[in-house]
Amino acid sequence: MSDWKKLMTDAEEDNPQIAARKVKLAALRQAGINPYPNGFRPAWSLARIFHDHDPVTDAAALEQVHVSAAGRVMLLRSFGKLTFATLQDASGRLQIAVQRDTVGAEFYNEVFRKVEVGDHLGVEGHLFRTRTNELTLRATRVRLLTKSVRPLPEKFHGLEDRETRYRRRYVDLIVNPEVRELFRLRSRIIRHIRGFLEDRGYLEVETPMMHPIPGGATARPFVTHHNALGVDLYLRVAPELYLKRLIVGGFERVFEINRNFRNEGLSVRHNPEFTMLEFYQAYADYHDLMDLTEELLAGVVREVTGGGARVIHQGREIDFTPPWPRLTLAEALVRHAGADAQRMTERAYLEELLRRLGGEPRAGADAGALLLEAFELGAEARLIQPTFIMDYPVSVSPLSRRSDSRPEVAERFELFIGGWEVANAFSELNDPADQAARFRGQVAAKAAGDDEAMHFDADYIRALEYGMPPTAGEGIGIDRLVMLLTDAAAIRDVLLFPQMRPEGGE
RNA sequence: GGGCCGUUAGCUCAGUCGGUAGAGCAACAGACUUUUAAUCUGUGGGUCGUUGGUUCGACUCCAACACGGCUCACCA
Repeated sequence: MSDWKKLMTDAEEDNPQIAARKVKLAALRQAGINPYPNGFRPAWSLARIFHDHDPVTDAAALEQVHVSAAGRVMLLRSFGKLTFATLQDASGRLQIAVQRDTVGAEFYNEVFRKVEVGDHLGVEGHLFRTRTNELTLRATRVRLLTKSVRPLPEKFHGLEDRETRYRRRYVDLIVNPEVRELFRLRSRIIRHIRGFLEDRGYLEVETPMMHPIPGGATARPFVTHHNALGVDLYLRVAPELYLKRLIVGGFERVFEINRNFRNEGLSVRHNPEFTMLEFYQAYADYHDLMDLTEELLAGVVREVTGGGARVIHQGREIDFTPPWPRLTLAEALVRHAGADAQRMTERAYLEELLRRLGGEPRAGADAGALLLEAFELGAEARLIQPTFIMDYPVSVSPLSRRSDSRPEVAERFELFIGGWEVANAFSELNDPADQAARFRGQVAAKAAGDDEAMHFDADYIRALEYGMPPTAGEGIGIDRLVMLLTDAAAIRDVLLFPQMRPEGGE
């Protein structure tokens, strides 16, 4: 144990509330009560007890219902010889009543009176209604299932401190029901996406998280080391190149929902590890994927809203009813940033446009890079309703297929919703010679100081040389999608355990 | 990384002009057999994020640092 950890432990033991709970724990053990037994098996969830019996108005009928349940004590109201407690389990809450004369004076006084908010109980008994008509479980037997030695946050305000909520998500989940709901919804969203793709013949696969050569995205990777192999490995920045190897291998439709890792700053929309959906389909192009994306996301929104097409995100209504506008980069700049449609191919005009939008042309930036940067500054944030932006410059799309009619343009789109990039997709480059040339360009950029540029992946070129069928592929950032659908303002709100600086370090 | 804001009891928060800290809930002792954030009586609980500085005196003013929030930059 490190010194600071020991200090923290000592400090916790100084907390009189924890000390008082440990005294009770010790007293229970002294009385022969195991404070952490495993063996109680609740037959009912609290929500099921409520939903099955709350409509019942006949007191005699309720009294006939025998149930057992388990849960955490969230509220405790003691009247001496009678105690009401509110139990919470995964399904919900239910009030129980424990009477001294029912459970026995010795148990009531020596054991049950030591139960506190936070403890887990197993209860058996019958149902009744209180004078205020609340359906309540009258316990005939009570068993302590887990003693809690750490006090929960105050019952009314709960836990509001954002730092503590992120660092102790378990407490956040105990006391904040809307947080539990959000993460259940996140799970449903992912389940829906998985089902959608499986229904269309996509095979779910898992590809390496540790890459000898990081690839598939322009991003700084994390580096780690494998001792036995004696090599450095990179946590993946994208699964793309492995998924396309599987297309070469003959799986014509594959997808992966998993983590990517990028060694970049944290922000309200960035976590170093984040969840990405990538899917690839042979014999399709990026237009096919636009259709598929509309269908997929409109279906997810129906799942989330119970059949609707609209969600509210941060006070703005977003309508997912297809079809969604499909604009080229240049068209988006004309429409949203007042650019001159006649001059979008003039380099001098693009520099002027970029400056007008508050940017500064970078040394060595070609016309394509200028166009993209102008778009990001002038148009991206205004794309609130779902909008496909198409036809990116090849120079900023090193893995995309070229347009047959316009070789400087990539067959690529990004989907913007709420001002954020939510998806990135393209017809895949399957010409090994062109791909090798693009890699060489990336390597040159890296040598010139671009530490996000890609490496040359010789095995990927070798795979393409065997022949990858014409393919389209897409990545969708799951965290951002969940943010949009749950009205979350920060990525940390949709991650169970967001990355935080270590606490209490020296 | 820059800017702004925050950090006081287990939790949620007050704290005046610089004079060594308060409330509610929680805890502890007690009363109470139908409460709903139960109520009532009483009691205890603080390295005011950390370290320095200014001052007779610092929760308060100043600086540095730590952690967090918002925001800008980078990115998805």
